[in-house]
Amino acid sequence: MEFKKYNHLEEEKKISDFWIKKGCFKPQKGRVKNTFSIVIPPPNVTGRLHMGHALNNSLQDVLIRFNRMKGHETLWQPGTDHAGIATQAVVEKNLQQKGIKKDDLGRDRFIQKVWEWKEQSGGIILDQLKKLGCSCDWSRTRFTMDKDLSHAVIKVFVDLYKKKLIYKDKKLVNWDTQLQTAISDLEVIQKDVQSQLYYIDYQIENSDKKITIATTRPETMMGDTAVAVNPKDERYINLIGKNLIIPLVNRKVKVIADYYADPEQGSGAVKITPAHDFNDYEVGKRNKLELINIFEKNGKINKNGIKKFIGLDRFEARKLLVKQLKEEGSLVKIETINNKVPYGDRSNTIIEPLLTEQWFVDAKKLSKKPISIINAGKTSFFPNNWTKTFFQWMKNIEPWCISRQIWWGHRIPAWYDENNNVFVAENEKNALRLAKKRNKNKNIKIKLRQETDVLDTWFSSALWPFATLGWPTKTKELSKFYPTSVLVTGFDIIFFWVARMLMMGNYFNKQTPFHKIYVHALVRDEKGQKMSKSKGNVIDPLELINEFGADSLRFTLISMASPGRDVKLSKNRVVGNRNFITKIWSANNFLKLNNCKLNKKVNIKSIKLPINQWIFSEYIKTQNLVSKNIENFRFDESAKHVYQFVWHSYCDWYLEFLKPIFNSKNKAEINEAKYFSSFMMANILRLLHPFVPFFTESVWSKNKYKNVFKKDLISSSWPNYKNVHKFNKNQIDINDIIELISNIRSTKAELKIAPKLFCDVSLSDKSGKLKKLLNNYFNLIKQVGRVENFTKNRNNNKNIIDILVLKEKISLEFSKDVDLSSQKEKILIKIESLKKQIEALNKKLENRAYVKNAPKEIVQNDKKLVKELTVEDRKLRSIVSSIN
RNA sequence: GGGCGUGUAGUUCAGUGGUAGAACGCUUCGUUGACAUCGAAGAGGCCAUAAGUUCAAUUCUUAUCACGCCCA
Repeated sequence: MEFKKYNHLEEEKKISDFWIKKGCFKPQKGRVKNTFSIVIPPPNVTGRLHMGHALNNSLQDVLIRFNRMKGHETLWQPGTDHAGIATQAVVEKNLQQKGIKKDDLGRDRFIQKVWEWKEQSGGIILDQLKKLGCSCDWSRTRFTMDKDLSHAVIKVFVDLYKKKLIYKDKKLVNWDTQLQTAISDLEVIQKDVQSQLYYIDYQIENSDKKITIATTRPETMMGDTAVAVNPKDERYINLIGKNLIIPLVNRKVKVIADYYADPEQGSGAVKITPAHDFNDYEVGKRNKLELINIFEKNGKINKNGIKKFIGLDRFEARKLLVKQLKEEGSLVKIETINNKVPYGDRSNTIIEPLLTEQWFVDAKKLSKKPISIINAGKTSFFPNNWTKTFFQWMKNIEPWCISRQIWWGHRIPAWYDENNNVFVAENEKNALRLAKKRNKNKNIKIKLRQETDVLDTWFSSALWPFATLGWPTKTKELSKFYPTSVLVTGFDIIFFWVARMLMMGNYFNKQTPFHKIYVHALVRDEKGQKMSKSKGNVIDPLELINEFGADSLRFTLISMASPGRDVKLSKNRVVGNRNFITKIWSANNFLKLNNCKLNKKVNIKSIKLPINQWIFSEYIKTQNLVSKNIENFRFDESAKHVYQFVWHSYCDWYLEFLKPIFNSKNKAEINEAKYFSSFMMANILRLLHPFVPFFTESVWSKNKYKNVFKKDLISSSWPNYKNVHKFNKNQIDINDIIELISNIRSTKAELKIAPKLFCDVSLSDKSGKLKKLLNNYFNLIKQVGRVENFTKNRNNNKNIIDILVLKEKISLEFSKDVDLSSQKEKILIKIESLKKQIEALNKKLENRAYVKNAPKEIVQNDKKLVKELTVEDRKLRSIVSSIN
């Protein structure tokens, strides 16, 4: 009989459609009272599925499917993020290819274009998640720019403004000269680079003396308003208060005393540019220095710079300035140093600290509640060590700059009158009302203009867990599914996203947004390198899905998700797990071939066949381990146990043991074997479903298990069988038989006897358990162990070898002579190692302190072991002496 | 500089205060009616180094070395 191969492409499509059409992903009143919910980390609407997503969402789906099967009312809330800067860039680029500039279109028409793009090609990633098998309630898909969510954003902004937790301020911010917007400090990456350190002489006024300062950014000299020295630095004490003349710029600046100047660094004197450096800004504040901004928003020198330099790009200006300093003789020397330079994570250009008016969130105040929540354990991290990282950041938090000078995003609900008075309100009407109130004149005509800035994308993401459930409306979803059960996310967005959700969630709701935070690591390539396009080591999950199936990829990622470790993925791993699925497929074909079917519910207690009792007991062990490990987020361990059971217990041994039964004439046994093997297959599918959903549902349907379990697999219950005590004895017997057969097989291999050759067995020890086993299970042992006869008396031929099995001596007799010399060698090695073991144990037992202090069981066990090893040793010696 | 983490089989990783495990890879043998995307058997480890605690340390503590990440 030829069987078809499992066609993952066809089946996965079919099953996916089936689930969605039937509404299997929607929350359904469960068998138990509890609810279980997860909000998806919303991928960028511009995003494409990468390995990180694949891991992140596979793990979430395991939790969701597991809990759904456990009978909880389960919601996995999906959606996408509008990703302000990234999306704007994509659409801008598309327009540019058609020769259209964003500014020609104007704000409204440009935003229109972004929406058009979003409708057409945004959110492709959601379809890719469906391919991965994610059982999100897709009918509830949300987008951060949706009406409802925008409403939530506005409400949050207005409320926080009223509470003075949002404010406008003129401050030094991280300015991206390419994107021409402010960005938050988290979006700045400090990169290690080689820089030139320029030593420049500043002339002291009315003196021929000079002070040398060092800088990596000489062009900022144009904005210097002081030179600082340490008040304790003897070299400079008498210069404090004197004027210096900035070379080329020819402006006078004072020498000031400030502890910021480090006498150990460079010359000990440091130029101060308060408008272009965060540290200098603080020095400036302390010393009431003037701020001179020398840059346009695009990073070119403005009219505050040296005349000749106006309009030059900052790096051009640097070059020219250095050249002229050299010519003038003010440049002392240039050193090459390693230092850190801030880059924008989106634009990858050097970030310029720039003095601008921006909107800020008072993060310090909002951080208080999350800190106490985590301290109280109402929300906890897994692995726990992330708590420390979280606190470290949270306790040193800076004001969060939330305004962005771009078009795509939530426009800040603030309006200005002609005098630049600001009014924050839900809409223009309310803003107008506020404006009139301020003027104490209801009839006055006021023209308002709305703030042009939009909000940082993370501002709306921070509301994701409750805004997607309908907040501020008190929906039944909100009361049912908030707080959510778990958040599954990568460590790289703990600050960006998790911390901010905790701030907003705890501020606007009485409860924390999630009870548990599961933090997974990065997916790297097989050598442990970060995947990146430039390195060319990116593995595309969609390619793997096409080639091996989503199930194989999922199983691989899940089984490699050890806490606190990066996933080092290679294609070979996926191949291995594809083989695992094929293995089950072929096992199922074996059942079909033997007409194994499940027609009605199984009364487990009535099961008589020892192998059935055995496999069932092994199954229960596995079921318990899998459940426990999923509950403890040990996905790797749960996958390992189920793999081990299916392949090695069910396929390698159980199915082999079935064969002699099918070949027998005992109709009752054959019948039980047929339906029970199929029953166990159904249970394997149940256990594997959270890991490999498509394949299991597909086989479930092909095998018509629904007829018995009354449910599709996805909606069926999670297995929760209890141990049947009367099975224990037979379970032990089967394990002993496995031991016996394994020993026979090894012996044959060592003697270079073909495995398929049969042998006879005889026993010298006629009272042990081997005798019982051979009598009771001879049919199994005969076929699986390839034993021809069980004879009473051992001959003394040259074709006989004695081995120890279960500490009993058993003789194997072959149809041809065997060479025992190699075997003798082997036993002698074994005897030697036994001797060492026994000696070590005896030494231990002679140690009084040990016998006194160690737990009784341990000592007892050692004593027992010595006895057993001694018997084994004696028997092996007798075997050796019988070999000439 | 501060913080966190990791060093266990060729590789990727589990694990444990009292005989060291898995997967993949490797070696040998093998197409017997589920499966060669397979089966059987096997080789392979001073558990990074050093000191300490303990009757006992791969496991706990400390230091060192190596590697990685985050923050400044």
